[in-house]
Order: sequence, then structure tokens, then C-alpha cells
Amino acid sequence: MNARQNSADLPTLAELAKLGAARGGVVVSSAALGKAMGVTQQAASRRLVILEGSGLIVRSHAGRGLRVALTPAGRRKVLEFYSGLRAAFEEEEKLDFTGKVFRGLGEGGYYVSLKGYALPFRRALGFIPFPGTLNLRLEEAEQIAQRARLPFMEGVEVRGFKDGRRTFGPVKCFRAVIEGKHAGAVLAIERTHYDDTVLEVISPLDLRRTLGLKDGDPVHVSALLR
Amino acid sequence: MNARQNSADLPTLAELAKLGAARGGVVVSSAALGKAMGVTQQAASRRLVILEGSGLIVRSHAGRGLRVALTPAGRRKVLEFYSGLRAAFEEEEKLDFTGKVFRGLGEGGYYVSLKGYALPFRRALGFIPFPGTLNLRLEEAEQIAQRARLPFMEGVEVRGFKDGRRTFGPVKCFRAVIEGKHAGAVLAIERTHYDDTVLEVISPLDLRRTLGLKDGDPVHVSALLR
DNA sequence: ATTACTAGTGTACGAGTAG
DNA sequence: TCTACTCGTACACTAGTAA
Repeated sequence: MNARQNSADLPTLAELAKLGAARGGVVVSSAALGKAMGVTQQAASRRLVILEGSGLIVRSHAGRGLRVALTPAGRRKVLEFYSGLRAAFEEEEKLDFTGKVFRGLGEGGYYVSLKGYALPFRRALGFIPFPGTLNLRLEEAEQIAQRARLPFMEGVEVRGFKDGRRTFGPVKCFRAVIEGKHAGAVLAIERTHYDDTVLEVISPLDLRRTLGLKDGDPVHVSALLR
Repeated sequence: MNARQNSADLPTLAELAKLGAARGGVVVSSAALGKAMGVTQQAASRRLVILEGSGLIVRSHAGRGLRVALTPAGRRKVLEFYSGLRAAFEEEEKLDFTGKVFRGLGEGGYYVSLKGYALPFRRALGFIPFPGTLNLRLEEAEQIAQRARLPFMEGVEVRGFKDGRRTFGPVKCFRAVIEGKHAGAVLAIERTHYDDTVLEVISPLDLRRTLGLKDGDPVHVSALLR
């Protein structure tokens, strides 16, 4: 459970991710992993033991070798690193998404409906969002990967507030254009790995009514990165 | 000049790349760099000294701080790492390029015209390339970044050969579709940083004649990744 | 085959400090 | 202020080996 920082764990996590540990797990031998990282079998084994102790991976013996999978925390850590590096090598202006409308009160929907966020939203984005989000279900792997990167990109910060009882933290989002014509934003809420299929869209308009959408309809959203 | 492997240099290079050292250089203080990496100013300074000794960066004093830039070797190292990580997080099927025709015998053009490569090309790609490449000049930053990644992706390997006098190494390329209709391939030759603006295209046809191209004409090429 | 312990060693670190 | 030296220590490594 010790979360001490170790300079070798990011390279190790990255190597594991390359081998497929971010997608449900890989079977590797410590010798093979060591070779890939330029260290001995023993050092690789030790690195894995440490990573498991830090809660970044889970291991289980699997015949010839170990089955290793990243935990959400481990995945988060590499994705954060990757996302920073990506920004250094690629110049993007927007990210395009196409997903299918579905009903379901996402976390975002709850927060957006809180009165206390109204002014912070107007301050940050120039509009007060319609109370409720348009939830889109993403289906292509590439789109889901894009969605997962949002929490680690710059975005626009909407301030949090206190309502006496509790404190509501800041929310990150990106300005967006919905169906090529309506202004809005997408929420960059960090989700569990398998929930990166959901994109929550807000707008000053009731998009569902304005666009005449029903569940299952495809909607295109272009998130602007700056 | 010592090229000893140090487990901290990849994270350090990555951090520098994030700060912009891959795009011509950044001015940083060792204290700021250390903070970003979670080590002391002293350790950050030492890492930079070591990286310079390994020929991965160049440093120069710049008033308050140091100007640090990645060398081609340093850039290569991070890009290779980044590219591997990218493959783990994104699923791509093709990369689209649009560039403008220009004349100039690229390295590729020379090799493709060698008789010894004819059979290896046919074996790997199913065709014998027209002797000479169609050179495209890429102009958008995003396209150039894509181009730079090719040498680190999987691709199709065309075997090398010996002609008695000398040995010609293997060449990596990607199957491609030119202007949406002609089969061909792009060469994944590693170039110097500032030459990643060039994409060399081969095909069984004389593309210049077949497509009636003249210098400056835009051509679209879709490189297939598997 | 594997993993992963122990022992001994090298080295990267933080702290102190000079230029 | 900055960078980067020296010093002493902590720790991650390799090698050997048990299970």
C-alpha cells in the first residue's frame, strides 16, 4: 500500500502498457520484461513487486510467467504521462467525436443542474448551461481513447463553489461545437477505465429538444482544444 | 561521449520534450525542472549534465537558467518511446497525408532504382516499384508529426541484399493508396528532424505521368498500418 | 521452466556549499 | 539569483541461489 515514488516505475508501467497491460492484462515473464527494459530478470521481478505494493498493477501467476494488468491508478499514471508527451509531439486544434444519444443521469448531469455552478459556467464559457447533459455513447476504440485523454489536457476550468453544507470542486471542460452549428462544451470528468465510452455534452440549449433527438441517434461533437 | 544507459534519462528527456525542448529548445532552470520531476535542483542539474555527456541534449547558459535542446539522438529516443506508447493507447488503421509534389532525388529514390531491390519489393509488397519516388512536401505540423512516427511503427520490411561490392540494408515501408485509387507504398526512412517534411511514395506506376502531376500539385496518400 | 529471496556493490540521490 | 561541485547515505541494481 505504500505509495512511495520510484523513478523506475513510470518506465516500467510504460513498458507494461506497450505489452498490452493497459488493455486487460498480459502474460509476461520477468526475464522478458527485464530484457525489454535493459535490466536483469531479478530487477524486473522486483520492480513488479514494488508496483504491486504501490497499487499500480495486479499480478497473478500464470503457468509460464505472470499475468500483469494495470489498476485504474496505474493506468491513470501512464495515461497522464502519455498525454503530456502527446501534446509535445502533436499539434491538435480539435477532437471530433460521434456518439449515440442515451438517457442516464451522468455525474456531470447532476453537477450541471446545481445552481451554484451557473455563474462559474457563465464566467468560464460565456453561457449558463441547460440543466442536464446530453449523454453520448462512444463506440469506436479510437474515440474512446480520445475521450480518455481529455482529463489530462488543458481545457477551461469552471470554478467550484461552497453552498454552506459542502464544497463543490472545479470542473474542467472544453468548448465544443455540436452538429456543426450549436455552441456548447464537453465535460472532462475523469472516469473509470470502462466508462470512457461516455461523453457528456452541455449547451445553453436543451439539445435533445432543439435537435429533435431520441435515444440511439448519432450526434457529432467537435471539442476545441484552445 | 559516454553512452551508458541511465534509467532516469528517458523520464528526463520526456519532461524536457513536454517543456518544448523537442521544438528547438527551451529555457529552464534546473530548479524548475527538478520540481517538475520530483527531484532536487541538484539532481536535475546532474541529470542534464549526464544527458549532455551522452549526446542526447545540448545546453547553453541563458541568463537566468539554461537553454536546453534535444539533439537528433535525443529526439529519436523520446520519439521512439512515445511512438511505442501511442500504439498502446490508440488503435489506428491508416494515416492520411496530403503533400505537394516536388522534384528531388530523395535517398529513397536512389535505393528504389537499384535492381537488387526489385525482387525483395515484389516479395514484400506484390509489385516491383517504378524506378524513382514521388516526393511529397508536407506542410502542416500535424502531418509532419505523423511522418516522423513512421520509422517507429511496424510496417512491411523489404529485405536487403548484397551486390558483391556492398551490402544494402532492409527498407521499411507501408502499403498505401494514392489519390484513392492507385496501390503503392510510402517509405519509412528515418530522416533528420527537419526533413520529416518529405514523404517518399512508390508505386508500380510512374505516378507523375499516370496522374499528370507537375511540381506543386497536391497529392493525397493514405498509408495503411496493417 | 519459472519467481523472488539474500548478499554485496554501485550509483543516483539530497544536503551543503562554492563559483 | 543561478549552476554544479563534493560528500555521505540510501537504495536499486547484479549475481547467486532456493523454491
